[in-house]
Amino acid sequence: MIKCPLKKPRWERRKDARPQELLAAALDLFVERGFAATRLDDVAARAGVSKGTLYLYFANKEELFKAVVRENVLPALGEAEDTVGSFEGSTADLFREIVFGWWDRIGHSKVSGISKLMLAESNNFPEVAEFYRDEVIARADAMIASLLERGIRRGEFRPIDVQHATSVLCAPMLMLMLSQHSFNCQVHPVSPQQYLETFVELFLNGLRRDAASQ
Amino acid sequence: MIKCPLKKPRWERRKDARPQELLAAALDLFVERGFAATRLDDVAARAGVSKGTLYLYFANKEELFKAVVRENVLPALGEAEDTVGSFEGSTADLFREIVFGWWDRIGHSKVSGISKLMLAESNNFPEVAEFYRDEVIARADAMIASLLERGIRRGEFRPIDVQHATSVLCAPMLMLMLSQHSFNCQVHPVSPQQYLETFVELFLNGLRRDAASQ
Amino acid sequence: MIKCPLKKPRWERRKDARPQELLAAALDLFVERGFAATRLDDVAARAGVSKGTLYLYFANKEELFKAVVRENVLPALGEAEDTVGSFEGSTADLFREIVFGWWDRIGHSKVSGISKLMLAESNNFPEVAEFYRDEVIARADAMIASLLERGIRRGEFRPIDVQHATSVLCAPMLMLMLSQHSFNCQVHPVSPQQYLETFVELFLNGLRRDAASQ
Amino acid sequence: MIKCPLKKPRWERRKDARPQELLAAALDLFVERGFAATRLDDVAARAGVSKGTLYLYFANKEELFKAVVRENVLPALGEAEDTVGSFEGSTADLFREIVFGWWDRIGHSKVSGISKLMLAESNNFPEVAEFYRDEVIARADAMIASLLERGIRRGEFRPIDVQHATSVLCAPMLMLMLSQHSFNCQVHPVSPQQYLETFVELFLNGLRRDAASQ
DNA sequence: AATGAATGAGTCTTCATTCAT
DNA sequence: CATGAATGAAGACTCATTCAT
Repeated sequence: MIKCPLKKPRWERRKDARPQELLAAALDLFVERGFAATRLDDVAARAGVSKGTLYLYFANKEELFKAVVRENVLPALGEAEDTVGSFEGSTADLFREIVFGWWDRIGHSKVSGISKLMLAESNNFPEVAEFYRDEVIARADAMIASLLERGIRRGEFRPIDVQHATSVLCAPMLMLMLSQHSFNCQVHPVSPQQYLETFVELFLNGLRRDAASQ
Repeated sequence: MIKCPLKKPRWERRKDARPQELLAAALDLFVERGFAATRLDDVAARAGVSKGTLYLYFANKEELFKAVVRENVLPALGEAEDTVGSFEGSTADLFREIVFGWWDRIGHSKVSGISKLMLAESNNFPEVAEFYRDEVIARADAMIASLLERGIRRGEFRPIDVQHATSVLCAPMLMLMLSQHSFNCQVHPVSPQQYLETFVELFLNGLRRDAASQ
Repeated sequence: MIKCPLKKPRWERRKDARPQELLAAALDLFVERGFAATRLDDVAARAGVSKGTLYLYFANKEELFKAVVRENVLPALGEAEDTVGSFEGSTADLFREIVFGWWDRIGHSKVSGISKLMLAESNNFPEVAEFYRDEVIARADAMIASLLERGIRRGEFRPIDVQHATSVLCAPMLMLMLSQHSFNCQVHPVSPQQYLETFVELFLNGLRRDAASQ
Repeated sequence: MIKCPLKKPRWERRKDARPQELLAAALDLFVERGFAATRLDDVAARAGVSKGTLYLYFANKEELFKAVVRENVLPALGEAEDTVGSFEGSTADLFREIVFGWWDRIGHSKVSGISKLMLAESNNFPEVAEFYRDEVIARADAMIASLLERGIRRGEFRPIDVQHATSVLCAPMLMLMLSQHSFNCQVHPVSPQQYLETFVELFLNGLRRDAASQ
């Protein structure tokens, strides 16, 4: 009963691919509709399987969501942490690298919708919220904070309240993600690229006329 | 059932107060749980009336929500517009005035939760989203844009891409509102006051060391 | 708006009667099929209401079941306790009174099916089991035990291990109830009346003081 | 995959043992949870095989259950029948022999849980019920009846309604089995041994010919 | 004006059974 | 023989909305 050894039988291939297919379908729908409003029926249908199949791979809706986060968010976060840890140029360049790298990897993709979802529904799903806070938010904050500290330590940035500056700094990036997934993207009909450049430049230089005269 | 014409009977006086009581209860719950997750049962219970009574005043859940927005958001927005239109000092001072005035009136109150709700659920409730986009977002954006233009026109701010800068500028304020109502407020354990001061100063001056040397 | 005061409006009458109607339907089905196998849909349908209506009166399946027990079992138990407490004749007569009274009130009715259900499913529904053990079994056991003690105290019964005798004594009554609701009542095609008389006579002969003297 | 012809390869030996392993696992779970509440997944897992394997040996859940009964109940029943048929001592001794023998073989083991299960769920699974009634209950009843008849025929017991006495007599034994598997065994915290001695003594005193002479 | 009982479509989750490999 | 992925029907529970009173 030896089949072509180069090509796994269709059925077994499916098994290996299933989790990915399901996670992809789940990401689509979670981002589009939010956590509570996403029906597992629809996730299954989009992945081309029956409702029951979902439960072969994920114990319940919350675990499915966590798996989506693990699959899509955590790897990119890890890379950004590595970048901050090993970058050799100026902190302004590192800042640009992080902002635009994040945009390429996460911001402009569906994955950014997960931020919206969590902000929106964290209060209604405390266990999911806890997971996300510990695994994503805490790490992202720490990464940005260490970037600011690097700039200050090297004399590139002025001494500043790191904790609050971190929050302020994350805000425009978060908002850009959110606006991608709200109001059918029509809220701020902005060009993300220009938005980010404006943001980076504003933060590095401030608004004041004389501040730009350097 | 003879009514004293000089003095409304008690139940009729209640009638006048009813909408306010219902709107207050609705605001509480919408902010706490979001639009979809708020049960009209609970709204009625919190207002101390029966479920059916809600439908005497509001055609359905969406109309109730719109009424909440009209009651709580639009007046404050009008005041801010007036301030921008009639302010006489420096634009930096106007900026501070708007930011901290907004914080006092909206940001630190329950009303800020409406922003979270709309960002989160606009895609699932298109009609509500349209209403909010037209009545709130468009006006707020226009107000901030006119503030930036004032600064540029008067030579206080450098020439800048107003549209994108508006978005960038709104982001930290929006995020502060969102974080008040997400993750049980534990995400960024920031002091709003300090956060806003960091924000205003950063935007006015930028991050760079030499930018602060003015 | 005064209606005929002698006759409640149909709609309101229903409201008052609803819990009873629902409990009656629930008793029927619980007894017929057991706890787990009873579908709330069917209970509602048998009571002539929709599924949702059930939840207006009972928080969930377990609470519905507890209400059935409270409605149908506890009152009869209270009466039996009163009888044991206040009976004035011989203990043999009291025994007969309890056995046949229990048969009239509980044993031969649908209510006896509840015993079957609890024996069968107690392990799968620990919370229900606890309720039943505390509210029903413990009280019934105490009642029988006090009956035996009365007989011994008065010299009518020989001294005997009361605790175990209580269990032995309850067994035939329980089994008669169980057999009424198992195997479509075809297991022991016994006449309950004769079964009980055989039982009472056997036990009284076994219990009598002089019976031990052989 | 060269096989030693003298010694079955391990997996083939397993094959022979499979049905026993499956039946043992099934007995455990049926007794613990009942028929409907037992998941075939769990049976397979406990036996260390996959779910599909179960269906190689048993057509469906009901056939699996019947096989459990055939394996565990019928042999002991046959032995008891033999004992009644060939016993040579007094009927009181035979009674004790049957009661305590049954306790050793069945009553105190997991197998007794099958009685509970059948009483509980016979109505929901008519085909299984029919099988059990014909193969187990009818035979057990006949055996006890013949024991009573033996006692009467030999003048050891008073004449008595055999059919009903059989039912009464079986009740405490059945109840003891049931109580072993209900309410986490906490209902009647009885010592089985003492319970049975109380029972035997009570009944023999009630049955004895001279006991009727009062 | 106010009530609140009633509805029923909708959603997550479970599990016996099948069948391609 | 053995596997285990897949199915889909079924059931508990929710909640916006209606309407008789």
